[in-house]
Amino acid sequence: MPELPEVETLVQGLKKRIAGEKIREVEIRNQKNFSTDRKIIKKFIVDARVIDVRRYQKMAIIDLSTGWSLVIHLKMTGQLVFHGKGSKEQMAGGHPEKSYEHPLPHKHTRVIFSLSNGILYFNDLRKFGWVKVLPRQDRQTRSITLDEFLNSFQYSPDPLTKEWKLEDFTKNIQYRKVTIYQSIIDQKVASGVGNIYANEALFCARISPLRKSNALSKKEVKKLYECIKDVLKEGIKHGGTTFSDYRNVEGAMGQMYQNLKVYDREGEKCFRCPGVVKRTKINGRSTHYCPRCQK
DNA sequence: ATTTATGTTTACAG
DNA sequence: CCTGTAAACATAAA
Repeated sequence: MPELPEVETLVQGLKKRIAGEKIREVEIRNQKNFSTDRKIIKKFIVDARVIDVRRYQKMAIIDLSTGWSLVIHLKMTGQLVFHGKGSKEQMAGGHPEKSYEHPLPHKHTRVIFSLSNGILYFNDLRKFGWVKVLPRQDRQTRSITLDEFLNSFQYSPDPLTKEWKLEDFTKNIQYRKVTIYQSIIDQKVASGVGNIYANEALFCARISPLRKSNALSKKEVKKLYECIKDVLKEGIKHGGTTFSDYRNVEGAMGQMYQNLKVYDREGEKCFRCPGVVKRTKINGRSTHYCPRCQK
């Protein structure tokens, strides 16, 4: 699923379109994806205005005028599609599942938000994704606050913020006995990084994903730290590896996919050396690297 | 405490 | 038919 850059791209596009707009209706088609009590939704979501759309790690947050927020995690196969009224303003982000080409709603549509200027569809083939509703301040409800919720995951700070420090990253890397690949896809180490950007960051740092985490030198850890930030920023710059905005099928893909250096390039020539990109499995997960220049 | 194996769920390719 | 695979994690058990 969408990793940090994909969610960031999605959030930027969505903000442009729905900031200031009002939510008129919420239709839940699958309880598993959105299990909040209807009373809460009616009280704090329906008729609320969108103040801001932002990202935290891989989560999208929609702040509302009621003081409550929607938090959305797309997990592996979630996607958000916005159709503006008159269908001239369309955008989508998340999993590049083919069915986005079909008319909406369709069988993978799990939640429908009707807004004053269009409709926002939450589609999710595998139903791993979720939508939550939380107050930004404690409003004497039994609910925990948004910040408490976000902190409850105990993930590392967002790698694109100042709070994500080299010192903490180094500590995390140097005591783990798993491979460096496993270390950096662990959300406690580098939140927002998933399989694609982990592969890309290791290529950038010229480190093999098979190396033991605790065997990296200080210098390598620093290089990797910088590379993680760089590949995430690069991903955002190119609009992610999935579609961001679209009007037709051709324009659907984000530009980052063509920009990937190792991910999904098994058997192809390395961009940096005469080597060939290899695919292997680490703990059941597909990992790509160049054995010649990643040591 | 970390690490591993498994579960969540659907669709597609071979 | 079956097997393997997929962009993410949570959780229980070791």
